[in-house]
Amino acid sequence: MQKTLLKIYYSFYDYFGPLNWWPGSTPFEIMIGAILTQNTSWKNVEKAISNLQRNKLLQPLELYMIDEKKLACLIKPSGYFNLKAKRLKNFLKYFLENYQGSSKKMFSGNSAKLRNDLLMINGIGQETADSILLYAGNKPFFVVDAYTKRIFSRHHLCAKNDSYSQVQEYFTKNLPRKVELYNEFHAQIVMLGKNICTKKNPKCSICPINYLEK
DNA sequence: TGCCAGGCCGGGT
DNA sequence: ACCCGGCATGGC
Repeated sequence: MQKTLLKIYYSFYDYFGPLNWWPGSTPFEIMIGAILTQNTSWKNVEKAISNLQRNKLLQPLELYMIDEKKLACLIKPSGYFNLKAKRLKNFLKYFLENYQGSSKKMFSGNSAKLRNDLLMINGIGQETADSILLYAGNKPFFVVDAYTKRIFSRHHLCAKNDSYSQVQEYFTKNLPRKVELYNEFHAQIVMLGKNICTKKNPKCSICPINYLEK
């Protein structure tokens, strides 16, 4: 038996069970969350999102119209609040001007072009773009993050200094191109990275990968 | 207490 | 093409 990527996935899934990501209901909320969670724990993002929710601002136009300073204040718990207020505005402008704030419209066109467009927005990089595409749009783009690199480089399945595209390619070339799989696999990686293969636990001893036979 | 968290940008080499 | 400093709160 080989440690194929799919078997690694199953070992995570067996360990944690289904995670049903993204932790957010509407596509719009997911996209906002994807920006807010940049280098920030999800706990803090939840506070920011519930502030927006409470003020009935989880709608494109309403969120775009609010004063940037007030927005920064509302999202304060998620950290980098000045930066992220600006980034949210940048995205909302694009979203309103091109799709009238309709995620259905946004995801109905060519996904590769959409990814390029998203990357043109100041404040949206590869991980955020792929998170939006995968979790808000159900498009098959594998999300790579710090956890992914940490876990897989520890097992010598990628290198620490590999680029985003290199790691992403490793996954897409070794997995069936299925949205449900990409979705669940990344969620499993985050769960593992948060709770088991942490920075403080470099041995990663109970990582399920260790229990797969060579 | 200090370190870390589901990045990204801009400026410098 | 990399490399680095800056951005900032809350949890453990």
